[in-house]
Amino acid sequence: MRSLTKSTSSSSEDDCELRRGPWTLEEDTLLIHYIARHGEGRWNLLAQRAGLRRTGKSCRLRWLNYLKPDVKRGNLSPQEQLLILDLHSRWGNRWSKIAQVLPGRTDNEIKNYWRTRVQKQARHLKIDANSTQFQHIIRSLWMPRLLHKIDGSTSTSSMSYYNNASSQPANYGSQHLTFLPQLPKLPQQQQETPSHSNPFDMTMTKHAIELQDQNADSEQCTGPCLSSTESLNIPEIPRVSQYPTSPFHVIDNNSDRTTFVKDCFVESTCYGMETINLANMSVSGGVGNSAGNSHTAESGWIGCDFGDTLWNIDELWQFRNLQLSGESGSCF
DNA sequence: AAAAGTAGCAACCGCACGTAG
DNA sequence: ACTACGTGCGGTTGCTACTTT
Repeated sequence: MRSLTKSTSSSSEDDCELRRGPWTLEEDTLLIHYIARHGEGRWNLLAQRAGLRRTGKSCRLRWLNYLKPDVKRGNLSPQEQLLILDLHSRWGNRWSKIAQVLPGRTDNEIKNYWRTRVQKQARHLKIDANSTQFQHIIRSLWMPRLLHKIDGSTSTSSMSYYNNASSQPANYGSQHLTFLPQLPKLPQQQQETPSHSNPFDMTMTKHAIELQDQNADSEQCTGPCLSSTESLNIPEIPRVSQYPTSPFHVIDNNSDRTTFVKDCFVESTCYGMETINLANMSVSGGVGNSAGNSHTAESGWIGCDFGDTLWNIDELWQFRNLQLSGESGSCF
């Protein structure tokens, strides 16, 4: 364990000695108490005055990522995961920027999530996590599944995510999720002209989310298929896709260029309206398997770590190969 | 039960940027 | 305009816990 950079015996050297490695309870207490009295800022000065033999950078990092009272611990909710996936496709590795949208989550945590969970899937598929192919998989498979989970929690547990997490009141009366923060205003060039009042509305309309009851009946489609035909207005969640270059956009409902994509698509309309049609998912055999299945990766299922759901690696491979073989036409 | 492998995460590092002097 | 300093960011490392063999 690298707890100290060096050990010295003289007091004068002790003064200059900087600790590294894991923080002790005593150091945490010192930092918390100092900031409680004097506030943040001037971290190098803060480190000295607080009696911490740490660099200012180290103190800042410890405070922001761990000690700050509003730092939220625990697994990322489906809503948060959805936001991360979406915002990453929009902003790239701008972790701090993404973290601003997720209250209580740090850029480090989001970065770790991306590297350990998302990139893991890309490695399994042997494709670049930043490739359009993988983005397409995320948008066509992963995000709909997260939406399904969100939708499921809406109908079953009344979207109680933040209620549970922070006791903040949530307004579910109109199916609006009030627990997510307002997205920061984008720079002018990034803002697109909304066709709806709220540019970040992600509305799945009753007719658009054509989830068949057959899906509910289908044992094979307990995964990504939305289970409800209710509208779900999520004002503060950014739309799943609004990028001109996103492959998400070019998947055409009426196109049969790719059989798989056709059966599992998310169609993005101009602005403010995200139309998600998972109607035929069960036809394609179900993108995911039921939570009850617990196959290993060797037997064809990858644990996809957003809860208790799994991906079917065979179909991911099919999806990937279709793209690589060009069957998806100009989609990519 | 032990060794090996893997995943998750806290912490560090180097660089870039902003600002005061 | 230049320099030094403080801060923020993204990438990387290394430790620990857990899982698999």
